[in-house]
Amino acid sequence: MSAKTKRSPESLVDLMARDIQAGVFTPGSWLKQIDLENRYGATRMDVRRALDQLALKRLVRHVPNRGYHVHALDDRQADEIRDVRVILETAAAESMVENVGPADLEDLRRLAARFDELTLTGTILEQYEANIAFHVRLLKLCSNQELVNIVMELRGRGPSAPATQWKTRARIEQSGREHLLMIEALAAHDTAALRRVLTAHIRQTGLEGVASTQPPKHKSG
Amino acid sequence: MSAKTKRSPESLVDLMARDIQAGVFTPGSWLKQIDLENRYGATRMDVRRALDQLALKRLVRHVPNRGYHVHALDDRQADEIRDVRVILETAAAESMVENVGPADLEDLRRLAARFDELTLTGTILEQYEANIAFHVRLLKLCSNQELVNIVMELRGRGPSAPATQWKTRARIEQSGREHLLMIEALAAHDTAALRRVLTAHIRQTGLEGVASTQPPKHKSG
DNA sequence: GGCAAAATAATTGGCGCCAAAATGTTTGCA
DNA sequence: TGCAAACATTTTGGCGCCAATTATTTTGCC
Repeated sequence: MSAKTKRSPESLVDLMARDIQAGVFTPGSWLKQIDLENRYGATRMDVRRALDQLALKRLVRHVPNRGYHVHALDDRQADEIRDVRVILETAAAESMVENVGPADLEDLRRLAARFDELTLTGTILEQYEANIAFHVRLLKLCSNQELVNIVMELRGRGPSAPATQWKTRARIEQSGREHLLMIEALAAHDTAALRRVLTAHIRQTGLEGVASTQPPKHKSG
Repeated sequence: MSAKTKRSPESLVDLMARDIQAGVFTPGSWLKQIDLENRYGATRMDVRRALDQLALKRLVRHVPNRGYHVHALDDRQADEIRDVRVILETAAAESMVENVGPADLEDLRRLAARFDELTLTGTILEQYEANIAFHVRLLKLCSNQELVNIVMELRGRGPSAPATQWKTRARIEQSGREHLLMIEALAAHDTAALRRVLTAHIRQTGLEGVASTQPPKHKSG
């Protein structure tokens, strides 16, 4: 591979996290340090550091004297993380509705339009990035910055890999429609509606049967 | 100091995190690697690893070529983290009430009693541990394990250092009473009451004026 | 005596090497 | 031919040294 891309070691974790998310490494596969060195043009020490940090983030798992392998979370964990996201993002909805302004709506409409555009013309990765951009902008409306950080982290940890997230074109288009519904709810300052859409969007279920005010139930017990 | 205490390098992060929480290192002070080596009887590499992980956890901050210093979070961040804890723990309340059984109540009563006992006879650190033990046991009632993990992590990051947490004996005794109120609410399967107590307990405000059902407001804007 | 600049000391941080452990392969034996 | 043991290869992981950078003290000059 290209010998030296000279990346800032700080962002190597993020880079690897993205690649794991993007499905470059299949879940369960072992991450050999040599390969990572070559792929990212990093030193062995940087790779080890990044691996450790990713293990702390639960994205990879460390087995002493065996190495690191990407952590494939089971259905239960995936459900649980989704539920936590629903809890946090619906809790943030109130703050979002309070803080939203015309400029925010403008931005969001632009980002939603871009996502829809890429539904037709873009690659899966571009769609993924556009979706992230929309949601980051949306989350920034929340005044609680720590909450935003935690949600972003969960988003990275959950089963939001593009490969598994949007299985069908219909699902992608549905996501696009839900983005618009969120903007509508924000514009109308309708917290309950926003919560409903967010819940459906995160759970990727239809909008029917989603209670608006009460916190989400936990499936697994 | 004692040359080799031979700790498992895995837990060094937790150990240091605890010490930071316990106020062994004053906020803002620089953590010299040599001192840490001696104090924990660890190798330089282990210290560096732990430092990096703590930086990722936002417990310490890294300044290149200057070192690491313990990160004193400002009031705003402290408030925000508290708010997130309120959101998550009140959301967990429903699941807790659903899952609680007689054996759980028994355990909780025992742990609460132990906390009260240490109010009189124990050191601050013992009180801290007993408190943690109670809350871990309480959280374990929640079926969502990921939620539990996140709350535990937040608990470690938030301003829950014993030094700042229980300023007065009156405050400690109040905490003990609140523990009992939680158990009562659990026994009565009263989700709303549990939420109320949890909110007051985390915020360390009185029980008056705490809404039971609606999510917490965010102070900082 | 006070300030600036140079020399010294202390600390961080990067890099590479080699031992320990595990995996895969070949060989030997029943 | 199937199984087991020994060998070879690969991979991880620990340790130490030294360069780069920063803090501190000393020295020299005005």
